[in-house]
Amino acid sequence: MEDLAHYRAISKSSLIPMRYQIEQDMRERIESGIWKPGQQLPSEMELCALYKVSRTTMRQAISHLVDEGLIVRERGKGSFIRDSMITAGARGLTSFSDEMAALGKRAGAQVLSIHRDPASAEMAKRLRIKEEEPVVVIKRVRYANESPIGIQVASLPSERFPGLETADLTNQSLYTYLQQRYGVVVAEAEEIFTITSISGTDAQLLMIADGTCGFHVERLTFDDNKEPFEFVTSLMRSDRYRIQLFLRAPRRF
Amino acid sequence: MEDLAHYRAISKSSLIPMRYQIEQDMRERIESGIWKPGQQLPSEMELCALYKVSRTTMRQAISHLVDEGLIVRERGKGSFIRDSMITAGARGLTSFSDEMAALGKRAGAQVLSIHRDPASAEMAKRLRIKEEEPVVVIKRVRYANESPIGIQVASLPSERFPGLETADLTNQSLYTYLQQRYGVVVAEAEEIFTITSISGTDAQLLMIADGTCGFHVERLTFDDNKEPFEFVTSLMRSDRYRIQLFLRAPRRF
DNA sequence: CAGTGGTCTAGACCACGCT
DNA sequence: GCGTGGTCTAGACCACTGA
Repeated sequence: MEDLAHYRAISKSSLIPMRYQIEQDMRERIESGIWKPGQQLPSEMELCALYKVSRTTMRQAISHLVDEGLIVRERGKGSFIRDSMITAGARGLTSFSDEMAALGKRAGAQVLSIHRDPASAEMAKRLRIKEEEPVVVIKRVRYANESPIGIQVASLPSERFPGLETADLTNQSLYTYLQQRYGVVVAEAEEIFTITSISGTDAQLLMIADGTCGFHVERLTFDDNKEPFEFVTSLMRSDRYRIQLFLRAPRRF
Repeated sequence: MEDLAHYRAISKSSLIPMRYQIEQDMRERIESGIWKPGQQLPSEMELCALYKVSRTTMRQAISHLVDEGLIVRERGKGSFIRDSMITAGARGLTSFSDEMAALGKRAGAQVLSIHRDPASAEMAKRLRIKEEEPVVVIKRVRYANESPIGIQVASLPSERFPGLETADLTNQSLYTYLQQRYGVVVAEAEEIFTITSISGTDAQLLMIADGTCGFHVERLTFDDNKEPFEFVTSLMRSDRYRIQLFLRAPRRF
């Protein structure tokens, strides 16, 4: 009973839809350990009463958390917090900083260069701008717990982000910066992973032997208007970085 | 108007929920090209009328297709078929055969060996069986358009799949076989991708130079009862295989 | 302004797991 | 039989887009 009091006030009048407020509250309960792995959740009807919403709304919130892999539901039995922790990356699009935080590591960055360049034909096509239009190119070495894990080169249209080349991205996530200064909302991304041999300066920066293989990642990021605003190529150390996926089959009958 | 007649009969009495029937019908319309990339869909109200369901049900079906990346919705404007084709793998859990089919390639397999072995401690833990309990180990070379693309070693609990070691998997998907013979429904999988150097027999089988790097994949597959039934390790040629992801950010406010 | 999708309600009936 | 989640209905109000 006393537990009741701890349920976050879900305000109907808020601009944020109730299903998202509930979703966030439940996510926090799981991540903070109030609800433990394997534990059974209150039933839908109980949750409806606790959050004071209809069952449809409650189910929408839960469904989202199921999609994220945080909750498992079983008909006739109940809903449960997933036992095995699903790793970052599986949970959807996040920044490098968030990804590291989820793994319990400190994210760091060393900015190697940041300058404006005219866009190549290929880059222009990807970012949907004109050829030769300036792009801001940011080259960073990424660290996890103070050891180098990858090299990222991000290109963003300069016209859309005036003054970006003066940003200090050493201790700040690029996405957080873009959101605060330009109001960009990161919504979607397409990533392609291949394998490449890392040599020369790149190998030195990552402190690995010349010719070691690593992940080569190409990523195109879109805002909530479906406009591409960033193209990133990354080289990631394969001994410190891996890809984990959580796949769910489309339901068949 | 004539278009109306082509809408698949959605039977309310069917065992299959309407939202899945509708989902499948729409998927087929998109994949068969009846609905073309970029094209606007009928509005929700129109679709409700066409499929004769309530708006809630209709929206559930559409939401699923949005999650799969087939449809994009924009408030105040409408729903549209996604222009850029999202690649296989992004759409969720599929068999190797389906994945190849989606890429327009013929999938093939050469079975190198198939036999029963006692489970190692690690394998037993993964498959949730007792140590030394027999597992069926299937080693196959996978082909795309007749050229080798990877080596897969799958281990399945023998007790659950008696006689599996006699299966002919040259021209048949393992999952299809498991479904037909044992009634297994593939529901979820966890995959981990790392990089490894491929040498010796493996390199020969894949027809690549000794020491070439490739993807090393570990995959644990679950049925619809959340029971793990298969553990697979794969070595994939990095020149013929790549990973494509489509990520969507959790909505923020 | 009319039309679109986004959110939400308060019911209903069903299929499944357990006891 | 009872409680669980799964599906479905027929409404309602809102926010956004574009003419």
